[in-house]
Formats: sequence, structure tokens, C-alpha cells
Amino acid sequence: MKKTHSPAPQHVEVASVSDATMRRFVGYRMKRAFNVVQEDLARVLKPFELRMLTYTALVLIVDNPGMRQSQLADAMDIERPNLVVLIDELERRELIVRDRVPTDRRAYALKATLAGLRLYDRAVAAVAAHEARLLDGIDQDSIATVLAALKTIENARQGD
Amino acid sequence: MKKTHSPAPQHVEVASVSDATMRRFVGYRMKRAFNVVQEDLARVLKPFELRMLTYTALVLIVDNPGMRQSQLADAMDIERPNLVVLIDELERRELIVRDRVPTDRRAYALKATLAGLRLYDRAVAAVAAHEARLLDGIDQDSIATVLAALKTIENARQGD
DNA sequence: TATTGTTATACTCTATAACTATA
DNA sequence: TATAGTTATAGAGTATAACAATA
Repeated sequence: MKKTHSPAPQHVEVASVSDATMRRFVGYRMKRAFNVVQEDLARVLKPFELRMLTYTALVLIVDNPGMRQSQLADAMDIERPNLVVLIDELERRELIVRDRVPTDRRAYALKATLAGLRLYDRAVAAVAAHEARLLDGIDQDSIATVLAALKTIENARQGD
Repeated sequence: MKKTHSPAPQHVEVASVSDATMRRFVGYRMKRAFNVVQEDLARVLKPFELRMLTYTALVLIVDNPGMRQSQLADAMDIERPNLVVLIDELERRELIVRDRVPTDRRAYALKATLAGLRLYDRAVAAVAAHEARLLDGIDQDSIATVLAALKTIENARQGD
């Protein structure tokens, strides 16, 4: 069903493009929304010289001091090799440290430094403000519904 | 706040990781859910030798015969240069054609071939079934709420 | 001048295999 | 033998500048 009278689009979009099939294509809708979130988040994190991945790693380490890299990779849903460079970067900036685990000398216990904690405080506040702005038009019940649905989708992951 | 008694996690996860801060980090939750959707979609599209991007392009072209590449890039939320290789790929496989537009010889009118239409039919059906499976645990009202919320987020895009 | 499609290029994120040092 | 972290590498996806042809 094509829109013949485009009802004042919020942002520039191809008014004549039919999305009859796409409208219910959840992957497509999620991607478009996630693009906006990601793009906007990148802008918010830029002053802190953080990207979504480094921010996520920092937050998880601050909230879970002593966690291992493999646990962090799992929590971030990325492969271990890809985590290494992220941790390298955070360590080089002296935001976190890799402490040896005495009981298992293969592993590292990740901990935030004081500088890491300070950056965490500022960045978390900025991101919270950013997301509040992004979700401005959506009521709390709907947000709860969305988060629950996202969690359900996560758990619906097929055979790993 | 750390969970001391992990409540039977559906899939393998680091039980001891606190997500107090992350739980309300919408970008993170969206990313994890989108990862699952994307990963699962890739598996569904593989038999058709399509990826999410080529599938999306094909669907939009079938639904909007004659559309221009710049319109398609806009609809897909990607840059024009990145669309070129996707169109090349679909054209090489003879699923679509680039027709010259007589009134504007700079532009191409994109159209699906018969083979493209046939692949479209099969792929759309497979994706619909796939998404139905993925959204199985979520009621229709919630799905509508989620789609509306995703649309709101899309439109909340900051200064382009 | 501006726009359509294009080329070239670089950067980020992701995925896999294979290595090392420990367990 | 298995696991934690690492290296190397290749593949996607994305973003920007600059160009030719056309408007």
C-alpha cells in the first residue's frame, strides 16, 4: 500500500518507496533503529574517545571487577580474539589493568583504574542522558515491553 | 547488584556478570538481540545465496519497480557507493536489471527479472517463517509496540 | 552548479585457525 | 587433553573524497 499523501515526514525519506513487505520485516526495522542508536551513541562517546565496544567493555569491567577476558567476551557477544585489541586499547590508555590471577596463571583479572572509574562515571551519565533523549517519545510501559521482547529474541537464538 | 543465585539461564551466559548498568543500556540490548536476528537470518538466507543486504535490496526493488539507486540507498540507510557492489552482484546473478531512464540519462531504473521475482517469492516466505519462529514467545500487542518504538527511535535521529 | 552513479580507499567489526603457556 | 589469551588474517559492512556523465 503506497502512501499517496506523505504526512510530513520527520526526516528525509523516499516518500514513494513502498514498505508493504518491509513493514513487518523485523530484522530490517531493527537494523534501521539500531543504526540510529549506534550513530548517535558514537557521537555521544566521541568526546570521551570511546566507541560502543570500548564503552561496553569499560562498563562491564567496572561493574564486575576481576572478571576474565573470556567472561567479558561472552558478555559482549564477541569472539575472544576480537576482545584482545579492545583490552589493549583500554590498558594503553590506563583505564584498566590486566592483573594476573594467582590461582590460574593463564587468566587475567580485569580491573578499572581510578582514571577508568572517573571516565566511567562521566560516560555513563552522558549515555543515560542520550538514551533518555532517544526514548523521549516512548512511555515507560512500552520501553519495558521492548526490553522484554529484545531479551526474548536474544534467548531465541538457534543452535549455537 | 550481583545475582547470587543464577535463575536457570536459557542459554549459556556468564552467570556472575552483573548487568545492573547494562540492563537499561538500550543500545547494548538492541545490539545483542539484533546479533541474534542477523545471525539467524543469515542462516535462513544462505540457501538462496542472499545476505541481509542483498535480500533487502531485492525486496525493495521487487516492491518498487523502477526505483533509482539513490532512492534504494536511502531506503536501505546505506551510502550510495556501498550500494553499487550490491546491485552489481544482483545484476550479475540476473535477478535484477539496470534500465536506463530516458528522461534522466544519469539514472538507472532498477527492476527485478523473472528469476528475481521467483527468488523473492521463496526468500520472503522463508524469512516470514523465520521471523514468526523468532517472535514466537511474544504476543501480537507487544510486537506492535516494539515496531512502533523502533519507528520512533528511527525518527529521533539527530542532526543528519 | 548540482546530482547520479562510480572508483578508490580506509576504518571498524567480525570470524576462524593456529599458536603459547598454563591447567 | 583442554582452556585462557594471543597472533595473524580474511571477510563483511560502512564512510568519505573525488571523478565522469548528465541535468
